[in-house]
Amino acid sequence: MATAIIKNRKQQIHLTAKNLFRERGYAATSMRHIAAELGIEAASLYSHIKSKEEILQLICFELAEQFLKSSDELQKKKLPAKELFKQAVTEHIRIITQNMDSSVVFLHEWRHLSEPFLSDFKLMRKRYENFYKNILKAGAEEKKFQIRDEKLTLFVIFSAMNGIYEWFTPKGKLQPEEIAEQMVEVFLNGILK
Amino acid sequence: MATAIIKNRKQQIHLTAKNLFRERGYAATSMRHIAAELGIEAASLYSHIKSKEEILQLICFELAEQFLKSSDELQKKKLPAKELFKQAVTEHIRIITQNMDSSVVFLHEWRHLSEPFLSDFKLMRKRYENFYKNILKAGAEEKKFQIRDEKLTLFVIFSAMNGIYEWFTPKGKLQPEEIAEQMVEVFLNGILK
DNA sequence: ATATTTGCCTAACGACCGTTAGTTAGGATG
DNA sequence: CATCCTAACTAACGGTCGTTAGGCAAATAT
Repeated sequence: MATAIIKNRKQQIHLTAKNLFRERGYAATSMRHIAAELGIEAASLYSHIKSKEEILQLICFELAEQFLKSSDELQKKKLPAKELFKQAVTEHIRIITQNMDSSVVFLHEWRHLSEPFLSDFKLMRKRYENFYKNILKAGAEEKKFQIRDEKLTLFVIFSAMNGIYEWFTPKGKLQPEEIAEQMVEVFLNGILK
Repeated sequence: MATAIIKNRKQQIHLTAKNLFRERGYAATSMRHIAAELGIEAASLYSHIKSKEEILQLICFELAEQFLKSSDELQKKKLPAKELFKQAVTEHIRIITQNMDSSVVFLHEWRHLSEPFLSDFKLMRKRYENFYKNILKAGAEEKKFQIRDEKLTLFVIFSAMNGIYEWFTPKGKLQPEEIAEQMVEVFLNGILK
């Protein structure tokens, strides 16, 4: 079937784009560059995709949906705050480490989205942040967490998790599950003996 | 004196560039855009600066030197690990919050530097990371810190500090000193009650 | 066997890129 | 007053950008 070939090529394009967008940034990556990586001409890309930005949109929203989906599923479990927190961090880190290229693009290149996609994206991110904010709130109400400034704490946690791409290598000795476990340990108990 | 006017204009250009590089990224910011912000033509910028990259170099290395200078001065103090750690975090956060635009460029746009500047920059960053790594090492030797994976811990701390630009506003209620204090508290003791 | 679809090609579009050359008005300096 | 210097200008350079149009050969469908 022909559709299979097309789909494959489309996937190849997205994969290559993800990789280049991550390495050089969206703005500094040209269609000719993506094409060259695949051994074809830039114009040929347009048999498979609509535009450069469409690729960016797909990357950003695909990942946003993964984050939101996993948070929705965790919500349903009705766990105590501490346990929910552990599982949320583990899930977030799983998604990031399983989608390294996409994650970097998701984190830093979303600003090149045009409207209305930009606004939609920001909204989804806000929703996801609120999921975490509510975990912190619940933990404080359960008298399990001690939080002086909610926003600060929230962003310490997000920044640490989202910064994983700076040092993680899939072939290193530290695997996602253990990263999650150790990060949770730092977040909950700190590094003091 | 004429030099004063030149210097001023040069500073204006750098200031505008910092701001635009932060907001749109280096690659997506054109010389014409910088010029327009100042009400002049793109070609006129070249009376004051050598090239677009020169601006980026100045931003990146200026900040790198600030970080290294502050770490050198802290080294000299011969403090116990925990106290050194506190002061290092406070200094880092002071520099970041005092140079918000530069910081974002420093953190994300350095990859557009050409050689040999790129290699120089990476070396300086490595030196600074080692300063922090040694604090963690010292703390572990003093049996004050409990660190399972040094690299993970290091990057949790760096990511949290460097992510401040995502939420900090100079006019907000949380000021640099207090951010530092609260972050140190999270790093050392975590959020568990 | 014929007709259609696919995946690529070449050529080109107008727009914008960083940068250089040469000029000019106006203020500072002698 | 004559000279120099500055900071801007206009014009233009070669190049690259994302994208479109139209064609062509091979694969697929009828």
